[in-house]
Amino acid sequence: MIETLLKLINDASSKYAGPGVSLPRAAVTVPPNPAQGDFTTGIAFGLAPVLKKPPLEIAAAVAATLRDTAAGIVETIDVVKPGHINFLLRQSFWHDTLDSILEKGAGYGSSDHGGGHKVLLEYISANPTGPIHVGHGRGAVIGDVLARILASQGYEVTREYYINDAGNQVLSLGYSVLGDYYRSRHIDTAVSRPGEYQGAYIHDISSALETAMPAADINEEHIRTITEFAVSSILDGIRQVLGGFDILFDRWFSEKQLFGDGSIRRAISGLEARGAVKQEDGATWFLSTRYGDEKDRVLQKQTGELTYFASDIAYHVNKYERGYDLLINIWGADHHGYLPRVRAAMRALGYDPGRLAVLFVQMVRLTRGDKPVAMSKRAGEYVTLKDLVDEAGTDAVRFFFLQRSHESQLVFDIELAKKQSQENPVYYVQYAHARIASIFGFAAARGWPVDALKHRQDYSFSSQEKMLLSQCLLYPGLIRDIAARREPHRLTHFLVELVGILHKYYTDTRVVDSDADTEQRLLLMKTVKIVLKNALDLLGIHAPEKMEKLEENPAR
RNA sequence: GCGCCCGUAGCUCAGCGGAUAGAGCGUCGGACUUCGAAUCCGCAGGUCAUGGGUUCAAAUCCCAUCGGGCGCUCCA
Repeated sequence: MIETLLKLINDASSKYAGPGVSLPRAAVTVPPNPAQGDFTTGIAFGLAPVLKKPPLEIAAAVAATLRDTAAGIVETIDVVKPGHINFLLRQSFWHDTLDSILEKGAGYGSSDHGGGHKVLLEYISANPTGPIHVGHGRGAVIGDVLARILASQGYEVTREYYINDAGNQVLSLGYSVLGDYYRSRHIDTAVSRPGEYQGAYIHDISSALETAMPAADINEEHIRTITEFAVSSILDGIRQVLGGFDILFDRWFSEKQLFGDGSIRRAISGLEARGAVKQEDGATWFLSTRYGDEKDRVLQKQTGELTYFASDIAYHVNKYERGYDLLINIWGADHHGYLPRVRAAMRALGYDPGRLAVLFVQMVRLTRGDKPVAMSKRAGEYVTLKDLVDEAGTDAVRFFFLQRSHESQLVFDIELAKKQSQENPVYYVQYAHARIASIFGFAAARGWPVDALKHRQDYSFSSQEKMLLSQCLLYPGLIRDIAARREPHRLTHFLVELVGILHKYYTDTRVVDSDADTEQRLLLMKTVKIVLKNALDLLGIHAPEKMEKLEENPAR
């Protein structure tokens, strides 16, 4: 639909520019004031620097062509002030869009632009040393929604969680559990190293320890087994919380596997083969400065231990070798300094670093009212994702995280999230969906079943109705753009805008009335409902047929 | 000191070259005998951190400065 208009604009401008001139891509938007038209394009502004002519002159010429070529779609074309070209579209155009959306239904907004390209999306990957907290939750939601959006655009998406189950952190977890076990049973036995982790979850694991292994084996000699037990019970918890949050993975990739199958050794010798490795101070270094990093990095320590970096190189090699067209990592912003060395390693090994994209998700700061919430993982005093979801509900938490750009820090006031649960923007959007459902119920009782509505082409859409349709019309392009630019937060803003128009329309216009146009208004509601549902699905947020009171529906 | 991100309404944040800068929350005031008022309408609130520059056009791009967060481990 909109493509037709875009193509006409492109053709008209290339005709004006002449052959061989590279054109800016045409785009249309809704003008700020409905009186200015249904759509507007700024193509003349893009052409101006290329052709070295004033935008107004270009706009006039392009518009003149369009008045001819686009006559079938366009009612009037205006050229305004600095160089905007505004369109008022024919009623037939709006009827076509309505038909087209109704016909596509749940598929409206999907496309095959991804062309089946394989994308590996790795996100969260929180260390299995404790429950995941709200910061991970933010990355989880962004990753999940991006995965859904990419899949809707015809990409073949694999979702992956990388488990750091091999290093010192995890061993420290084991010691923490063992220490707690001794302490809670008043067993006075020295342990060679203190664990760093505290909190109720440590105690829960140590309590469960006896059911998992004989008491006689619970000692430092079996620290590996204890650690494995701790890791797997934490992972179970993480899986459960994420599952309840509707976040699922295709694969959980174990770091330990890379040690076991020799991948790390292979990665290091690969670097050696390219002369990118040196021995110094008893350690093995990757000469990453040669590949754009600011300093060289250790692969194997003096102690003989491999660094996390070494296994991460192997992990990324593994990803490349699995044949993905694009690797997307979602990392916490505190890891941004880490990217240059990973890129350097990939470059050194001959992999295209351009295929690796990293989204850095900025931090979430928690407050309760004005008071900041102290977050200390080691002390075990932090708000988990589970706590937050239990308090605010999955829909609200997802929506909240997706209202902000991933590269902006965000303050999450827990008090507010609880207190305003009724006014939370997510309910604003969901209410619109429920409201349309409710209208349908009412209409059906009056003899207008939604499935038997007949579209009448001579109906004349009002200005507000065209605004609803134009929002709906822009939806597929938006999704494609979000996929390309990886900005999932734009979808919530789109919904708020669409729903704002709808609510206003509802108060201004009686949908189910005695006049003959009731059926046409109901069809319009049906198309809006389709778009709402499709968008909410991509966000992983419920599209309710009926709003329920929060009190009756606690802890979703 | 170096690097990344951010500085927009009282608060939390969208907008990131183009038409009078927006939303939610918060203040205040209106609108339910009719499709759900979890809604709508109105008022108030801005030197878009500051100073330069590029451009026909800058909140948006470039440079500098100031302020905030996060990194700069043979930690993960």
